[in-house]
Amino acid sequence: MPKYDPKVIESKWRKIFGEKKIYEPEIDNDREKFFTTVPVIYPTGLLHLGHLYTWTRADIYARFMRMRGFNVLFPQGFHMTGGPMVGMSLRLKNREKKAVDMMKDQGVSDEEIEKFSNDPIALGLYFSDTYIKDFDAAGMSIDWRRLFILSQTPQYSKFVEWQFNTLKRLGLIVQGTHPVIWCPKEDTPLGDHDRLSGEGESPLKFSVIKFRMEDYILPVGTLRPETMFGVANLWLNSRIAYKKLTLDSGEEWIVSGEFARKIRYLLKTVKKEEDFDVSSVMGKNAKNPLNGADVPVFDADFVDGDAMTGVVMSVPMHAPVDFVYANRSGALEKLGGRPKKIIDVEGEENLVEDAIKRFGETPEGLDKATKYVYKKEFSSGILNTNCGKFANTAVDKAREKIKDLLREKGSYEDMYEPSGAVVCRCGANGVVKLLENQWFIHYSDRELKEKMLRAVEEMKICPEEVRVPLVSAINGLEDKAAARHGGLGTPLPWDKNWLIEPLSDSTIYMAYYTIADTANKMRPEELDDRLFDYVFLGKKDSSPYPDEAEKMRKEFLYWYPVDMRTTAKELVPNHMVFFIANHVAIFDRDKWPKAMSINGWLVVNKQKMSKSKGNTMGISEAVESYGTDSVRLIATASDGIDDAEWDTSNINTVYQKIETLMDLIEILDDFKGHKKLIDKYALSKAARITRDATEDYGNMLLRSAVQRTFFDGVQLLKEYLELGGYNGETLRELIRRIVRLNHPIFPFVTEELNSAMGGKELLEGGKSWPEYDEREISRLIDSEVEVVRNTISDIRNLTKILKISPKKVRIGISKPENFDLYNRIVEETKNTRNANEIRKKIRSSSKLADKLLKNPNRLPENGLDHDTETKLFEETKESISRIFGCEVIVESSDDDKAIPGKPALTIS
RNA sequence: GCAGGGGUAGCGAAGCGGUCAAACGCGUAAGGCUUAGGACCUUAUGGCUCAGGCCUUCGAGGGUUCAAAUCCCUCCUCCUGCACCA
Repeated sequence: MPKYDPKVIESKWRKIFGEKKIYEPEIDNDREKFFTTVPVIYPTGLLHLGHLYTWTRADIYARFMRMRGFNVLFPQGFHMTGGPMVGMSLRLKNREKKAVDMMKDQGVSDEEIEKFSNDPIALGLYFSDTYIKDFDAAGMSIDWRRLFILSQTPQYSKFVEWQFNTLKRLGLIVQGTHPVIWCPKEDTPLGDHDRLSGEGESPLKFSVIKFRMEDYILPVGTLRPETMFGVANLWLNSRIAYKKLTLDSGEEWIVSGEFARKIRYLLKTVKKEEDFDVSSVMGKNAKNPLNGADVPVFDADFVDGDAMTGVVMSVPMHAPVDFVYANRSGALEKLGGRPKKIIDVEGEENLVEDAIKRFGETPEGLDKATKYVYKKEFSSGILNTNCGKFANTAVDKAREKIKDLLREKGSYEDMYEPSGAVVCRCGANGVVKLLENQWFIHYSDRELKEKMLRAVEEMKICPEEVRVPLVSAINGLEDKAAARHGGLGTPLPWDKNWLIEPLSDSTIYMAYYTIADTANKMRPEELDDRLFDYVFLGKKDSSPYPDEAEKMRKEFLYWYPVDMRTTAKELVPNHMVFFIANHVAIFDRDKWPKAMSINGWLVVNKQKMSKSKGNTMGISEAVESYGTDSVRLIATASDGIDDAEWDTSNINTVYQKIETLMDLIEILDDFKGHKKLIDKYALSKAARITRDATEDYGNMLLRSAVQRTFFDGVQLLKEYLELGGYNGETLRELIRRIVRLNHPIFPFVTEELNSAMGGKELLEGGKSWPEYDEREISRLIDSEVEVVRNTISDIRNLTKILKISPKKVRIGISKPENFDLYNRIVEETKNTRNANEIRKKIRSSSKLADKLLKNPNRLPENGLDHDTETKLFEETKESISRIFGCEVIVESSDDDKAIPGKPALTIS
């Protein structure tokens, strides 16, 4: 019968915590508040351990702060905005086998599946119910009174309307066109989840430059407008079909058949389309719109009708493909030799030719060469004197200037194509469509970005390494389309045809938590902009407000801002950025978020835990097998944003150590020894653990924290006993520390241990975090105990080598004057580690000095003490004698082998 | 393409200028305990030694320093993110 039975202990304390309503905090002006959140979650399937990782981390922090006396608020809501639930529902409706199986695997009945296939909300509500149970089972200290569901709780929808009206008032809502990957067959945006292939591809902007020839236009597609001065000729491919398009501007464009199809999605109206035979233009001249030069059109089979417009300009001196093809096809001869170079790169005379030599003329080699040349020229190229007024302009600058000039002349347009092939689930090839009249949040606003950067600067970020990607995400932030037509969501208040999109309605909802308990009980129509303006911004006019207004205002002022937001790393470049942006846009500076904590994923055999991979474990299953406290160990699986391996093998160790603690607590009263040096050591170590662990918890370094508090902590107990510690008071203090320091991670069993030790107050009740006194920490005693440990290990080695079982061990402590010398040398290493310099300083030529100075790098940072060392060995000699089963004599020694910190050993 | 982060023992993972052959965990081996297995406890686990010692290592190659896994440069190599999608 095991001593430690998690089930019994956990249900006991769960009940007590619930009765005390510890997780349902109210305003308390005598206590400092701490408000922590984790993002809302989509209930489209059962929760698994992978999810729990983030929440447990947040919960541990919440409990840590509670123990330190803070009034902690930890709410949780759900998200039903957007496509995921509608998508799942649709897949069930279509009886997609994978979707149906997934539901059945999760214990959903046929009847319910039928219901879900017509009602996505029912699906969401079904799973969100299981989430609440699972979060509770996993010991989350969540205040469920404040629960709400994004885009479903009508009161919350009023809040989102207020958010958008406020953004609009602030000038942060703009309207414009926006490119998206589009399915031409289904006439809908083609999100990553809807793609058969081409996940991650996005619209790529390219330049169209109009070369004129007779009455029509040859629209060249290019990514490098800066090479316009070096155009030798144009390439068309007589093997593919071309069309002549008459646009509503009256222009006639010659483009590939493929592009003729795609251009219609790019806001171009095609009035007339006819076949066009490009052989009629081969050899004729077109006009370079930048410098008016005549450039001939040549035939080239490498031109791909599917890439850009199907009209390509040839820049042989700056594009490997052009160079090779111009040579092979004899185009160079027709042109009368090599064209001029127009971009210089320092130290590169023949960049293109060298690149071709280096990578070869195979298609793959040319591809590499092209990338190489583009990169070189873009990063360090400068336009030369062949470029008229653009001479001496760096390529990146010249590119924009040339675009502007061409645009002025009416010879330039931006166009888009997918950055790679995209295929829709329906089988159609994706194109880029420009959406008109789309509503954007104006995240690219300069002032807004500056405020965001300021907010991030002041923000505590755990781990600190996330700051760099966060700042770069902010710098690269563009306007974000904030509304869409499909899925679930709150209608845009001023244009009800659009629904507010998920990432946009989930940016400041944490403010709503502060008032949720009150607001959720009100009628939605009471929650108008005027009320919210008062509650959140303090803007008040003289007309009457609902009775709840004052209460809500107080709640918001007390709880806000968010003190800690915990989430997984994939949300950093999107949600976290928008979260910050909307806060700094809408709220006063003292309401900006204070800290964020980012973690990786929980992985199994290096694979992310996910339902589709089938490598998940359900919460109730895990809790059933291991107990809540042990399952919570997942939160300590990794520090930083690296992925964390779910490893159950140390759960056994945890059980074992907990039982050790239980055993010791039972017999605490039997320890009646005096306090000795080893007591001083144990307390020093415990103080150090307390100090370091407090810092670890504060920085969300939970792996390190559990290492110190639990594994090192229990190890310390064993060490204390092994080295002859026998004082009940010390032991009690050590256990008291260990129990408290571990409570955030193991809230139930530590509460049990605390009460077993006679603790009357709940650890969970607050102000239970252990203090420590810096003066308790003694480096000297730590070092001297290490000397004892090393000596024991040396004795062991020696007996092994000598192959004897010792009868007598003499431990010869070095003489006091040697300690003086030793300490002087150690002191000197603070200035230098140069052996000769130290020798000069200490002016000693003793053998000991020689030995120590042989490698000054190996000297420790702090000194030793003769009396302490002697006394410690005297005190521990009984323990040593017990280990080796022999007599142990501690004496002073003249032997050269006796060095401070390394006594001479004589074994017989 | 742009941006960011890595490469340390059989594995996971600390260390981020000096007490470092490298914490801790897993794995492996031996011993103890046990009717047996498991669990647990002890010890060992880079190489060579065997009176407490020596040598070699932290992706590769250079450099800075009295001192580098740690700082700088080059190269190789592996991840991750890039927007309307949560």
